[in-house]
Amino acid sequence: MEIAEISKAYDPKKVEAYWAEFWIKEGLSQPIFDPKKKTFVIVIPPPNVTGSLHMGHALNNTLQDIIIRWKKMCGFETLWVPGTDHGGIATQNVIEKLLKAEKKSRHDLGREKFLERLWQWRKESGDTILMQLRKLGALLDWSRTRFTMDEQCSQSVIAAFTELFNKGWIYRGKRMVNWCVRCQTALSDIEVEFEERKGKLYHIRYPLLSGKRDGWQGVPLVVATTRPETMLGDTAVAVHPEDSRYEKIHGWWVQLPLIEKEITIISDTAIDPKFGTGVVKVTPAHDMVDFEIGERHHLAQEIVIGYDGKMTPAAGKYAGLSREECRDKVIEDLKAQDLLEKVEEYKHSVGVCYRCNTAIEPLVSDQWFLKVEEMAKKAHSATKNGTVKIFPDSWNKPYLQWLEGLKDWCISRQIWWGHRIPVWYCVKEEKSSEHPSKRSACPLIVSPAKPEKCLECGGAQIEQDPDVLDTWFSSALWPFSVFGWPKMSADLERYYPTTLLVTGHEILYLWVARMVMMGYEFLGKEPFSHVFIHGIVRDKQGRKMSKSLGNVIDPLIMMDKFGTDALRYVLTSQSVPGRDMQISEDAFTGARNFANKIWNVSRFVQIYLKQEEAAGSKPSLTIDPSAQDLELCDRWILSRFQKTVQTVHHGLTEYNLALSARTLYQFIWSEFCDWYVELSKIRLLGTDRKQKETALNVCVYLLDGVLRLMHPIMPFISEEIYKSLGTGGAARSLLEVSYPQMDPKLVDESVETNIQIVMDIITAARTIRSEMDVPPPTKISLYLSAIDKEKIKLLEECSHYIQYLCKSEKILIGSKLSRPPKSATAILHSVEIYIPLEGLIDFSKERQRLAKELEQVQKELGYVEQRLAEAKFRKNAPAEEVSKTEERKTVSIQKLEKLKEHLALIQE
RNA sequence: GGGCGAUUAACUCAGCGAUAGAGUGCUGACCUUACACGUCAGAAGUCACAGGUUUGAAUCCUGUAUCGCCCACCA
Repeated sequence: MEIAEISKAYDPKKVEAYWAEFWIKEGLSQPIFDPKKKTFVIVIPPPNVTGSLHMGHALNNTLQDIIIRWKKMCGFETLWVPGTDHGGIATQNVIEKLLKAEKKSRHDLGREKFLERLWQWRKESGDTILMQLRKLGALLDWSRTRFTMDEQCSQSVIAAFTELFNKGWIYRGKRMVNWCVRCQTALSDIEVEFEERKGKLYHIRYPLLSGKRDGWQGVPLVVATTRPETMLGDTAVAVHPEDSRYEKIHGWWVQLPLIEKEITIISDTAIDPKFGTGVVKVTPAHDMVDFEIGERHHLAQEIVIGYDGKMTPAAGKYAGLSREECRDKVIEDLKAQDLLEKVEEYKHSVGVCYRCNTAIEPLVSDQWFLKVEEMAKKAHSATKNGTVKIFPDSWNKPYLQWLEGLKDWCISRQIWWGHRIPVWYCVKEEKSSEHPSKRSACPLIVSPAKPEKCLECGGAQIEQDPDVLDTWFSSALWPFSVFGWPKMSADLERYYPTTLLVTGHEILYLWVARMVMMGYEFLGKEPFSHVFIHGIVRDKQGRKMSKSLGNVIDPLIMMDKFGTDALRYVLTSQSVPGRDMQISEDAFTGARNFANKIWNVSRFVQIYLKQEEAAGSKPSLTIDPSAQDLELCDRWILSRFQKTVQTVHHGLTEYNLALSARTLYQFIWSEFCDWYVELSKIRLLGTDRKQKETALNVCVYLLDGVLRLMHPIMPFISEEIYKSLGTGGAARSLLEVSYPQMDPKLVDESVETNIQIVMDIITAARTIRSEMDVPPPTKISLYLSAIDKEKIKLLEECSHYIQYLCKSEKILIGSKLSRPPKSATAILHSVEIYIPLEGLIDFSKERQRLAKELEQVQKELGYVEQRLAEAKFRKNAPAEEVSKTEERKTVSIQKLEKLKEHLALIQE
């Protein structure tokens, strides 16, 4: 019949593309200026242009989308700004890899051609990830799409650089920096990741030269190092000033083996006397700590490793070798001279490049730095005083601590892809490999475009600084560069500061902290007031998903297999504040089934709806709680729904989206479908027209409410059903109807309690059926015996529910009914249930059942009695708790007696 | 070396002061006119360990173990 109109199983593929396009086409993702409305704004954490949607993106953007849709339905003027990040080193690496396949390097192409190639690539495939976000259903305003290197954002970068430079906060200086020999660039401190690696600790003998009269001469000092190749650049040996073993030898000299140099022995408190021999080789040019020691003691910096990771001419005969080759050679040579005392296996952490995993080489080089002290202070107090709130607040402490210990930020990178530093030099010679700053006698010029001539000397030989800015510099400006800053615009005025930032904790420092700093610096206001930190998606064993581990679950494949709503549900239901989530493929099956359940319950409602419509009646969406024709189960489900609305709302407000998602699931499946819909069938299949209408009205009201409530989490299926349900009136989309609000008038605690009792009785009866092997088609008789008048009234009022759900043909309710012979029994809520099983009953089975029950009741009674016997309990526990326990005791005793009685009756 | 978090049913996780909950999986029975991507029922846990606070602890405190993250200049 009519059922065939809607397919039995939900097919996401049939509807998703339609809706994804519909929302955009109809302009539903764009804010409509309305001075009466409050704004709610999110700027997307811009994914790298090289990116393809992975689970992290899917999670991050699903969460943002949920909040945006929810706020929109709540009546806010919402805006979610999309865009991509040029992704500096990461992107350049991608293109370099492509070039490598052609056996070319970027240097073969030259800067200009290489950049052309990059832009070409970006044109062709840079929007992939944005298209994937559309598939996810992200309600982004595509008319405002930005790219960190587009004209508008570039203007912001130049303006920011210029302002900070003029303030004296940006400077160029020679410092020890983290150098990636593979990417050929400097990195900031947070771009270095530490990896535990297995290595070796080499103990090397440095023969003493002085101290003849003390008999020390020739006695070797033993130093321990994990990097023997750097010894070629040693300019001292250090001990702790108070280390009594070496007190005498301060200022003496040792012979540096292999390159036959004499170096001095110094004392410095940075040395830990307890580590190794307490003697350390000092290589100021190739180690952070040694660099600082060198500064304190005015030691020379002997550079033996170059920017390419190869040994320099200063390394003598080792020149030209790679770091690794040199290490082997040095060890070999030391062995040959018997200067290697021992080698130990050693586990230590090695700093590696966060983009290519190559071991970082600390090198001294000229770089641009940004002083962040003042800015960090403002960001610090913003979170301290609650202006920028972090959820969950467990991230406050690490965030604040990080801001406290900040060093200047190295913002220059020696790559080509990025915002070129807007600094120009007047150079004398035109072509040279030397940095232009070195060839200029005139002051540098900060300017967005190439100046025609030098302001100082009028020279026309102008060269730009070759470095580009750290990607994170432009990212830090994102919340206002997207709105056109430094130009004042209507958008900037209306939408800055934004409301919320949603991100994973891995870029809290790299990105979030810097946006706050820049926001205060340039706009004088925080860039957002809430920061929602979510977890990281991990595999079943808790490992990060990575291609190399082969444990990646591809969201696009999951969307294809199970539907986008299923993917969104899985991610949301796992998103518990403060915790990473572990997902595996089987989680998706459950979510897919959930979508199917919703699909089918809507089919159910619509079948009856059509019948009614054919008969000329229309469902009403307004439920009047005082309406007399509402049955107990109607009032129950309406009350349960209000609680659901409240909890879902609470979860959204607190950024506990897992709570919202799970609450919805629970309500829809376990309460609406499993109980209410089943009970509504009594009336829907019945002949009483008025009753039929009432039941259907409640069903429609609930389905309508559920669809609105779930829409932010599962937008596709909810839209699809909503459209066919037809309760939306003129609304084109659920986005145009209001989000459900809790109606306290529909909450009824006593009805909830009563229905719970009835449900428990039904379950008990069904358990008997099941355990006594009474097959479902077999009709049974039910006897319900109670003493309490109220209880009897309730049972009578609900007798048709019990009868229907227990599949009983006869039901008898009364006080002190006598137990029919050969019946199975259960006792709960002071109600005795008898089910006559003439010819069906297996007494040994029934004895077993009752005995088990008895055991449980005895256990309960034992516990309760013990509790009540304690004077302290009666004295200290709240009165309510005591009376509750007493009630439990009474009930248990009653139950125990009855059980014993029944058990005695069936003893043979 | 510091900081944070985790440890609950076979698995993935909720709960966070009144003797334990969900989903998946498992067992049994059902094609009951929304759904077998389903229905009904069941089994399954000294809530990591040891102390303490409390009338009462999975829940609060202290310590231990294991795991995971973050920060830090351990040669």
